[in-house]
Formats: sequence, structure tokens, C-alpha cells
Amino acid sequence: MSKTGKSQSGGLGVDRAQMLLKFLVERYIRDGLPVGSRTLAKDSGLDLSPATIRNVMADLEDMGLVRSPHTSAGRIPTAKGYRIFVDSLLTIKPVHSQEVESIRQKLSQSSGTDSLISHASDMLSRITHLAGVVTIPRRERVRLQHVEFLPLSSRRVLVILVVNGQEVQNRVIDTEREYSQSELQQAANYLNSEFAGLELQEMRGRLLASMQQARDAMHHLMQDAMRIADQILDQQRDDDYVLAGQTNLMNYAEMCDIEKLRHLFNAFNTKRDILHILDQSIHAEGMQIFIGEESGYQVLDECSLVTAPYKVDNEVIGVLGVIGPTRMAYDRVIPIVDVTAKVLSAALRQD
Amino acid sequence: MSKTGKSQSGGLGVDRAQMLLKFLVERYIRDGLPVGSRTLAKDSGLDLSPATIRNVMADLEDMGLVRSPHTSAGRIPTAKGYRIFVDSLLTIKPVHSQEVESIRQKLSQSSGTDSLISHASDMLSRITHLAGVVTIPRRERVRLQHVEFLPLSSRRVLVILVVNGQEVQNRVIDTEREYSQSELQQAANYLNSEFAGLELQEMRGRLLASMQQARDAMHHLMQDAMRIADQILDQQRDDDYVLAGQTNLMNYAEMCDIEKLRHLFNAFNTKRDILHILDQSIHAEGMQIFIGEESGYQVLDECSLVTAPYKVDNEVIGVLGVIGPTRMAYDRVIPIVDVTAKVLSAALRQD
DNA sequence: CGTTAGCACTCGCCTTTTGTGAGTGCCAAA
DNA sequence: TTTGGCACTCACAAAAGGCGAGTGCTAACG
Repeated sequence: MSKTGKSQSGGLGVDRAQMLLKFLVERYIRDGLPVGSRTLAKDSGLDLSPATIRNVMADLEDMGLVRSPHTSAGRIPTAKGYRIFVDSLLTIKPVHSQEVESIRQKLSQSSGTDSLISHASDMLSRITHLAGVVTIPRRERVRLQHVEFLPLSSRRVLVILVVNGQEVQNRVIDTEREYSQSELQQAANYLNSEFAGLELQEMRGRLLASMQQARDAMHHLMQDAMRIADQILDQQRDDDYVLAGQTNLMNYAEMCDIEKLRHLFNAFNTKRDILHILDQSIHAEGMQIFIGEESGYQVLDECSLVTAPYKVDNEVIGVLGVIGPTRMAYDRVIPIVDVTAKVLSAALRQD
Repeated sequence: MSKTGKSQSGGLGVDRAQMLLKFLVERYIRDGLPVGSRTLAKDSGLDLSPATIRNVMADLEDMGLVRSPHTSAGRIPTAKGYRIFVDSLLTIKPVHSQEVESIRQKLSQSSGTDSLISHASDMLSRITHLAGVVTIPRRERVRLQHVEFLPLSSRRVLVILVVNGQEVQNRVIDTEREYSQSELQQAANYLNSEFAGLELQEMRGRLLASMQQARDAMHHLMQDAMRIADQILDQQRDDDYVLAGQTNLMNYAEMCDIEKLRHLFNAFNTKRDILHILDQSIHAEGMQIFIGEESGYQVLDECSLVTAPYKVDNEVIGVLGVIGPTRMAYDRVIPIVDVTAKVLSAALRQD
């Protein structure tokens, strides 16, 4: 009845419902308490009586955008309600310039990819008071810069690979036969002169080809080196993330349930599920927001995840974001995540 | 009165009090509930009436070994009570052989110091159901094996140091002037031939001496290299630990207080305080047990820490242990920590 | 027809009350 | 020295009551 009435009232009526939803969500985010019709009537700015509001609320409830925790409490937004709010009602708050500056400063003064990542995560958690998460960058193109073989014992060789400018990867391999120092040197020289600057995958191909032609003495060592390259490519795949400020999450009332918190923290440690969700955002072009149950993962019930990809050379190489209660200040968090991604991208470029 | 009475009763009386304390602590550890005189009378094996027990309890309370949470509850051990219990009453339970085996297996199949450490931590937490902690090994003697300079850009050089067999450290330095590839090569050769096999500190000394004599062209680069060596020594100092199974702590009733838990977790993240306590155990010769307030750190109230040092070549290079509620199963935990330290030591030796 | 006031009703939450039982301390007797 | 007895103390749980915010519905109003 009232539903049809509302839809018949044309654009204005819908607008009013949306205004009220917006106000309700904002209020609930602010106070964490169910919002009643009286509050809405008084503070929404619209000149309506509580009774009218109640009718609108009934409509919103029918649409599945709000719900009452119990008979005589106000309404709180559902995941669907948050969705509408975030997608079309949200007024983004500009980031405080001193916050941007502090991020920039922190990231500019940190050297090395690793510390960059962990500082980014830290800044995210500190500014938003939520948990910050940044995936370890995964470069599709792993470019060999330099390789070094170092004999450890008779049949063990330490392989050091410098890739992508300044990342150092190292691994011990057990060789099939003993190599002399000069042999190792020779092999390294060969690889460096032939393949420096190439991507690991390409190097792999060429190495295979050249080995088929000339089955030289280095054959086995080269094969081992290739195995290493493969391993590095593999390792690249099952990557990792850095989390900061988990403890922030303990401050929120909705997290008072210790059992829930435990599961969430377990998920953080296990990493698998979280990585899976983050993976979804790495392939999306822009920011992504997962609200509560939407993520499909039980542990993230009542939690939202705001993510933004970061890139180098216009290529997405990782995702960062924050995890917090569904009831987070999206208007502040979204731009902060956005700007952090940009600053991190910039910092990585000149790195 | 009764106190003098007890001490006059000679050895037997004291024994009885100790027996009762032991039983009380064991029972409290098992159930987590205050233990009353009736329970003690019924299950302690001693043939005494509750009233007698009460007298003994009053004595123990006077000595500060037990206390009542409130007027009409049983007694629970104080930190001092736990101390006596652990120091002189505890009957150690042998470690289940399959547990030792699982530790050994896990550690033997992990390659590299880092994974060894984190697996050790993981096993500790898994077997004890508490939080496991293992410090990153700090070798007093950092022995240079090989050094490599790699030009990144005009004034940036990547320094790769291989130390202690297979550990690779790398750092980027900004140089004062531009060095050619051959200059870098030359410098590396010099360092490798002169200092390979020496400890960093000794190298530092000799380098200083030789630089005073011959102020050669490499002067600055050498200085930079020395700075790196220093940094590595420094970094060695303010080291780090690996924590596993924090979430286990959430299972314990005494941790239901979210505020307390938050502080504890914060301490884990900050690392400073925890490191400080662990530092104390690294200089002690054997196992160490910190009970509750004894540690002197507020956050570890109601928590105990059981640690054991681990060594390589008879030199202590780190500490491992578990953190849990004061009310932990010391009889099981202590030997587990002990054996894990031994297994880790063994695994590191052949590494 | 949308909007509003009025009203009965619901229900979470807080406080108070009350009962219960485990456990104590003390005393006097064995 | 040990024990039984007894009065007493409290934490804890369940029950009861009051409060108040908020709802849904209905009927009246412009």
C-alpha cells in the first residue's frame, strides 16, 4: 500500500527515502546505535513527523535496506543498505592535507620495497584506526639484473639473483657435481652478459634453446640456475601481505564477541582467505568495497574491506586497503585508501 | 598462633603444607576455579578434615602463597605461590615421544634459518596451545664470507654481503661520488681477498688501520662499506622475534577482558617490552620462567613466560619459549620448551 | 492521498530483590 | 594438634519490576 504510494509519488518521494537512508546510515556509523524515527524526524532536516518517517522506514525495511535488531529499537542498515549508501549516497570527505603529508613523508623516508610496504600498512591503520593491509607487490615482469654463484661447500652453491633494480633473492642449491670457483664465475659471467635486463621467463626460454645446441660443461649448473628462476617465479605467485593495527579492531563494540574476534585473527594468520579476497580486487580496475556478508567469507561478517590497487609503470602490482567493522566511516576511509595507493605507487616508481 | 604451631611441628608439618600447596596449584591449573578446603580434604590423599586444611590455608595465606578472590571462595595461588610450586614442587611430565618426533620432523624438513625459526615458533604454539615465540638468532660472530658491489644508478650502489655461511644481507648506499664498474669490482676483490673469513668487527678494525696508511682512491667506498658492516652489526643488536599462535591466548578465561588482551597484543606488535624480557633470558644459562607480575611489565600481569636459550657451537644465539596465562600447565610446557630448544639447536647446527 | 496525532503494545535493559550454596573463621571439645 | 559445629559472608543466578524508546496501526486532517 504505502509502498505503491511511495513509488507513485514520483522522484521526490524516492529522494526523500534516500535522504533518510543516507541520514540513518551516517548516524548509525557515528553512534553505533539503532536510529529511531524521532531522531530522524528531528535531525534529518526534512520537516516530517516521526509517524511519516515510520512509514518510510517500513518501506525501506521491505526493500531490505534496513532492519530492526528487535521490535522496539530503531533501524540499522543492512549490508544492502550500506551498499546503496556507498554506491550512490555517500559524500566523500576530502582527506586532511596534513594526513596526506604524513603518509608521503613516512613513505619517502623509508628505503627498500619491504619497508615501504609495511610503512604503508602502518599509516593506513594509524590514520583510519582500522586494520591496514598491503599485499607484497607481485611484478609480472621479473627482470634479471645480476646473478652470482657462491660456493658454500663441495656441492652446495649459493645463488644470488638481483632482480628489478634492487630486490635481492637468494637460495641454496645442491648441485649434481662439484664446480670449481672459476667454473662458477664463468657461468655467472655468461648469464650476466647474455641475460641481464631480460625477464626471467624470457631468459628461461633462451637458456633452454641455447642449451639444446651446445651441451657444454655448464649444462647442469645452468639447469639448476633455471630451476631457481622458476622457483622465484613460483614464489612470486603465492604471495603474501603485511597487516598492521589488528588491535585497532578490538576497540569496536561489534567486535566484543571474543569468539568472532578469534576467528578473524585466525583468518589473518592463515592468510589464505584474506588473500583470496584481495586477489579479487587486484584484477578490478579501481577501488573495491566489500561490505559484510558480501565477501562470502564467514569471518568477514560484520566487517568491510576497502581496497585500492597500486601500480608501477601503469601496471597493477598489488592491492592495499583497510579492514574494519561494517560500520566504518566510509566517507573518510575511502579517500584515505585511495590517496595512500597513489602515494605508494609514486614511492615505488622512483624506488 | 597456628603459624608458630606449624613451624614447631617440624619437617612433617611443612611437608604437609607443601603437599597441599602443590595439590591446590595443580587443581587450580586444571580447573581454573578457586579451590576450597573441602575439595582439598577429599582429593588431596592426606587424611585430614576440611577444618584442618583451613588452618593450613590460613598459614599459606599469611606467607603470601595463596589468596582468596573474595571472602567465601576457595584459594588461588599467588605469583609467589606459583614460584614455589614451579621451583620445588613441580613433577615434570615427560614429553610425549610423538610430540618430540613431530617437532623434529617439522624442523628437519624446513630449509633456511628463517623458516626454521618460524616453524619452531609454530610448533611451540601448536603443542602447548599457547603463544610461541622465538627470537631471530643473533650471532656474536658475524663472519664475512663474500661481498659484492652492484651499481644501481650513478650514485647508488647495492651492497650484498654473504655472512655466516649462507645468510645474505643487502643494502643500498648512496655514495659520495660515482664509481665505475671496474672500481667497484676492484674494491670487492680487495675486501674478499683480505677479509673473507674474518668477523665483521675485526674487519672493521683492520680496515680502519689500512685506510689510515694508504688513502687510496677507494677510500670513500671503503668507508661506505664499513658503514654497512656497522649497520649490520647494529641491526643484529636490535633484533626481532617470531610469534605464533597469539589467538590461542583468546581461549583462556582469564583473558576474557578485552582491554587486557588488547594491551597484550599491542605489546606483541610493539615488540620492545617483550624483547626486553627475552633479552634477560638470553644471558641466563638455562631455562627461565617469569610468573605474572614478576616480569615487571604491566602487560604480562596474569601471564607467564617460559623460555629456554638455543645455541650453536655451544654459544647461545637466541631464546625461544611460550607465553600464556599464569595458570598454564607448567609440568607439560616446561619440558616441551626445553626439548624444542634442543631440537632447534641441533637443526641449526647442521644447517 | 499523503501526512499527522494518538494510542496500545512490545521488548531490551537496568535495578532491585531474593535465594542459594560454597566456603570461611573461630571456638570449644576430643 | 585435630576436628566438628556454627554463624557469617559473599559472589552468583534467577526473578521481578519499572522505565523508556520505539513501533504498528488507525483514524482524522488538509
